[in-house]
Amino acid sequence: MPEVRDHDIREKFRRSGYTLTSQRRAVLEALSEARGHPSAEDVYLVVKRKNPRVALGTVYQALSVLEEIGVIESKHWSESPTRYDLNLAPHLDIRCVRCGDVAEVPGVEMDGVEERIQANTPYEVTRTAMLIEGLCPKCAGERNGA
Amino acid sequence: MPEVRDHDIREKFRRSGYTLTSQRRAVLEALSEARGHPSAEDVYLVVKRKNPRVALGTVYQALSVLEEIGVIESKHWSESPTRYDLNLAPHLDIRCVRCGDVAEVPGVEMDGVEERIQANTPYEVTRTAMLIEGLCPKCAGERNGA
DNA sequence: GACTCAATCAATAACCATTCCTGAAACGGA
DNA sequence: TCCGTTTCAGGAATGGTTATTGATTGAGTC
Repeated sequence: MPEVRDHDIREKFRRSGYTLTSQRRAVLEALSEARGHPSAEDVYLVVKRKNPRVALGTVYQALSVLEEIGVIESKHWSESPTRYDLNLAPHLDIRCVRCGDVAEVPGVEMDGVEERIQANTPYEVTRTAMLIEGLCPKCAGERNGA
Repeated sequence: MPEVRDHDIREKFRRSGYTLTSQRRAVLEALSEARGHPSAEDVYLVVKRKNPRVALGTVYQALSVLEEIGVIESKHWSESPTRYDLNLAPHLDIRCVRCGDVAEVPGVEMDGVEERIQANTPYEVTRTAMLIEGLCPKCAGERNGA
């Protein structure tokens, strides 16, 4: 993890009152090592390699704390486990319905959408998420080949 | 159900090869009677009032068939069961994180977003969904009151 | 360094929406 | 009517996630 983010993370822990334990740090490291957008299970497997005593429940709890204090974010496509992401900048992700791989979709501006939604509903908007599904090039090729 | 939609539905069943059974019709009727966006369980409870022998699994299967042939659509907010909707026109829904109520958000244009996404990813986009969460006026009031 | 209290942890059981499985029933076509 | 296929009911199973319960750890204090 870059120094800057590291400081930022420490700051968020300090402000929240939660403590930055070794398990939570391990979860963060697993997230930054993992390519793509790992599930809780993926994170668990990575963390377990270094510390076999860690339980899956601990990983879930750590992920929930990290999301609550705004260090990571989650996306939940239906019919698949929740994916976690260190990238906090607004961005779109697409998930392959066949193999489950998640990739970023660059270059699509969604600025102002949340504001327009808020302007058109009496609800107090707390979160918006764009969930995109498709076929990755690899799976599209295999489908045509088969 | 209006006559027009009724004919449309029959047509979609004919084309798909599925049969429009009484159970599937009952599910459709339950969906059109239900206010808002019912879950499978909600639909099940309504259907069961008229036909107590119908099983929950049957409702799930019927909903899945109806979605597959394009008669209904589903939205899945995390941490809550999938909601089903007869309204096939593009529209946004917001879900209250406190009571679970779903309401429509009118007047927000999302035209062209799917095309822009497709233009910026090598994936073959099959589906996009905007999932919006917030606090409904009622729950926001209760929160402030408490 | 020992003490105290709260926060956190590991392990496991429980939960719940959804799917799968099985044999029975209904349906459509010869 | 018979036959093959589709659909159904009922219930068991699945899988991601959360709750529970003591044990452990850690920061602050003396």
